Amino acid sequence: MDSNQKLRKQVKDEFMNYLTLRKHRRTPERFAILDHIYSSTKGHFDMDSLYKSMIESNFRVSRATLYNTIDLLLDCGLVVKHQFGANVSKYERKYGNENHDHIICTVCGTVWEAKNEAFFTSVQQKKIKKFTVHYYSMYIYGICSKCSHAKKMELRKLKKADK
Amino acid sequence: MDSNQKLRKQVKDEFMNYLTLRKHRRTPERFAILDHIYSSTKGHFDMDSLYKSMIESNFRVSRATLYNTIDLLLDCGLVVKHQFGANVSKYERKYGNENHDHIICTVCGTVWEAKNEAFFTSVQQKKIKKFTVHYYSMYIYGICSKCSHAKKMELRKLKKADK
DNA sequence: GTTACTGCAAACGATTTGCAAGTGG
DNA sequence: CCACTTGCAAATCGTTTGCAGTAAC
Repeated sequence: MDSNQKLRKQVKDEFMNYLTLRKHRRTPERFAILDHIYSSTKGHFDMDSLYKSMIESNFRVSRATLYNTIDLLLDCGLVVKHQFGANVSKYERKYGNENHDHIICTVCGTVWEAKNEAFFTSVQQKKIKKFTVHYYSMYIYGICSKCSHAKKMELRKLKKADK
Repeated sequence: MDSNQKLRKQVKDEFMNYLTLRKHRRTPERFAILDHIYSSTKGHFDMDSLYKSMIESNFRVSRATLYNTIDLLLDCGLVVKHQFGANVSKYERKYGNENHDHIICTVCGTVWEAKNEAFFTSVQQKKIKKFTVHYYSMYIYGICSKCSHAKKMELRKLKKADK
């Protein structure tokens, strides 16, 4: 079994646990979408290309279901979302990609990816191979104490209901 | 003259130069919008609140003009844009604010600001005062060589036309 | 005078929603 | 079976656009 197959199984199991714990249904669509993301995407992808790609592989889904499922995948941390502009959302699998920075041209909107640390240090020098840096922003995603607490309570209730 | 008045004059001059050089018209709306941003906003703001705030100060502008002008301000670097979600664009004046990171709760969407370096180091430890970090992304904005070259050509043409 | 800019209202497009039909538990 | 999901089409909402009137130069 190659490493990608192993990863696909791992994330499937994780999604399974997540759905079971939260009492969400384990529908074929949900697993197909996750598997499609982990087997046929490498870097960034958007909803439209994911939709077309799944249709092309002869898996019928609606866009509504895609959006619904992506929300679950974001919530359980298997997929990460990037917002590059008002109408430019890109997604990315969380595992199996190296962590990277995003270099964005504010004129044409092109996004490049660069290895974290290497770029971060050279940014300080304000100029890296033909790209003129104007500013940079760090976005740190996670869960605040309020939501973390609410989640914990919710989960406790669910587990209790199991007896 | 206090430091904010000084800053307002500085950015006005810079905008003036930018508009003149590019042969864009120096309309009262454009200067009013810039001045409003530099005098009545501190941290993040969005277009809707900017619009309402300007109307409240008895300055009539249309949303179309606001968007048009913000594009110019972004282009000349006097304003910076943050995209926190598909429908959450926030803007911020470039000068007169300390540089900061953005801490975003993926559940409720709240955004906190934190001083750059202090947070960056504590992020590595994966947990900062009651906020659980899941991942972080660095976005580096600037101009790629292609657009930079195109801009330079454009500018050269404009200057030449002046004789 | 020309031409770019403004304001208005209508258009846009990615995402969300309401509802009927389908299906997991 | 019942409630959750799905698929479809219509609705949403921030942003953009077309057009007629206005003002910068």
